[in-house]
Amino acid sequence: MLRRKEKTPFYPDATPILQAVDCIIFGFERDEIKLLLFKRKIEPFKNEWSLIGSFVEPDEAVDDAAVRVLEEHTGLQNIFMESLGCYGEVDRDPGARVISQAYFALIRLGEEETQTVETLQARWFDFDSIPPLILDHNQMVEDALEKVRRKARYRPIGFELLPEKFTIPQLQKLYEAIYQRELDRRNFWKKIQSMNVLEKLDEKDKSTSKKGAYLYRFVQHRYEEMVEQGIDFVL
Amino acid sequence: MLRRKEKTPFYPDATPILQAVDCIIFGFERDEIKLLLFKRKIEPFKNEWSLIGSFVEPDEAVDDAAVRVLEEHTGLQNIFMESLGCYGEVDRDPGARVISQAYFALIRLGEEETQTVETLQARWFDFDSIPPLILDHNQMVEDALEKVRRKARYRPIGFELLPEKFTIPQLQKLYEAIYQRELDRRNFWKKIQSMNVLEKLDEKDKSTSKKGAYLYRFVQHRYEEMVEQGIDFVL
DNA sequence: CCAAAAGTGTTATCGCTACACCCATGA
DNA sequence: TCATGGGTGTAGCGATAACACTTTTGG
Repeated sequence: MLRRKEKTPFYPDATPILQAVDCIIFGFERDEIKLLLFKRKIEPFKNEWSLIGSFVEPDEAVDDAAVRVLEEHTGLQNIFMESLGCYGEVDRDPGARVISQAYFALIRLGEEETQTVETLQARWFDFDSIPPLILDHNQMVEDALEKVRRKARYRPIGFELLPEKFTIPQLQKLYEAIYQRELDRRNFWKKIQSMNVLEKLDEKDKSTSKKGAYLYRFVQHRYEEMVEQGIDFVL
Repeated sequence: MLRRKEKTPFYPDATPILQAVDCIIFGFERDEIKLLLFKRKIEPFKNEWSLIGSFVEPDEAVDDAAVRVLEEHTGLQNIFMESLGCYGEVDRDPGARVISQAYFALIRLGEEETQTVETLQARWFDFDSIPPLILDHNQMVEDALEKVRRKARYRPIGFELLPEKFTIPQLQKLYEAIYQRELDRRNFWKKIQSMNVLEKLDEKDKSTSKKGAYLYRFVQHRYEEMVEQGIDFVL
């Protein structure tokens, strides 16, 4: 393992650069996709709105740094997270030359999470009221949202934003929020049923209608079987 | 501008890390997609097969480093290049802790390029004969190929691999190489014609048949008009 | 004149879209 | 009983896939 400031015989002419990770955190609540932002704790730009981030430690993989950052700031583990891309302009951070690797995470919002996370210096924002962020973080958010929109159509990442048990109308609301347009109830139903990736439960959710809607669960292995059969997931 | 080893008042506790870029270079020749590899010039692993790469300079954007690397090794400019992703495991390079940002590039292969590039320590490889590469470079190549395959279907990146003037059968051969399956001549024809992104020239290429095939040119602005009209590019 | 690749049209099928109707139930 | 959201079926249309025929020309 390499230690800080230890010299190695190789690459003597190369200059090390500060490496950061930043994490774009999406949630879904009351038919809206939300973004979790934090008040920055260090200078420069202390107390301004920002994504969460951290520098990559010398003995830590970049992916691991992203996971660590998310856990440190939200207490959440086993969250869906994926690389978004590298932000490497020379002057992007006036504090120093910093290269940032951006990640986006999708969080299931229950009542607890909403509370917990907002305890200190953090807040969920609707997309039409995102404040100016530090550095190139607004750009990162825009890029992340576009990536989620494109990806949700062909990969079952939407389920990461819903609680484990959800109703079909809830799922539809989510996709309507992602695509920013209304979908036809019946066609959506047929589509999702035809893929056979949901398990119907015996419970009903009566919070939004008198009749009540059946709860479902996403079944990962059914999705994998579907892919193996060469059937495409498209929603 | 920041200089090497210059101290800044911010982020005193963070440890800088070496940042590299590596470039996966694809070409297309005689109905095959090829990969350009180089003999590594520095230790460790000197003289083994490798992607081209370089460390990112402190006053250089990461994207710019990728462009520089490509030009330094091939002499080519204005090449299609896109970010692939970050490779950031701690022990990926035994020479030092190095984080690499991978890029893939698509090159038009004419006779000149084939010659020029092969002058020193470089060679085009078919995919069934790629040698073991240093570090995680085999993984990068695999990831890049998958990304190109997925992307080619919805974006007109295939044209980057063809000479400026090409025939429809040539284009089809390219897509067959990308997708690894045969396509129907007539359906391919209809599809590409219906999108109206090609300009038919008065010349014919007689190298592959007695009858000869008309040459075409990809017209960028027609593609953009198509996108504006909400029509999808799909091949 | 024939082999071999280029160029074009026609039909069947599948998936998506649009739309209409019944169900369950709390107020 | 009625208003509201849940659950299901069907007909039309457009895109794709499968497939057959004509054209050109060097040998």
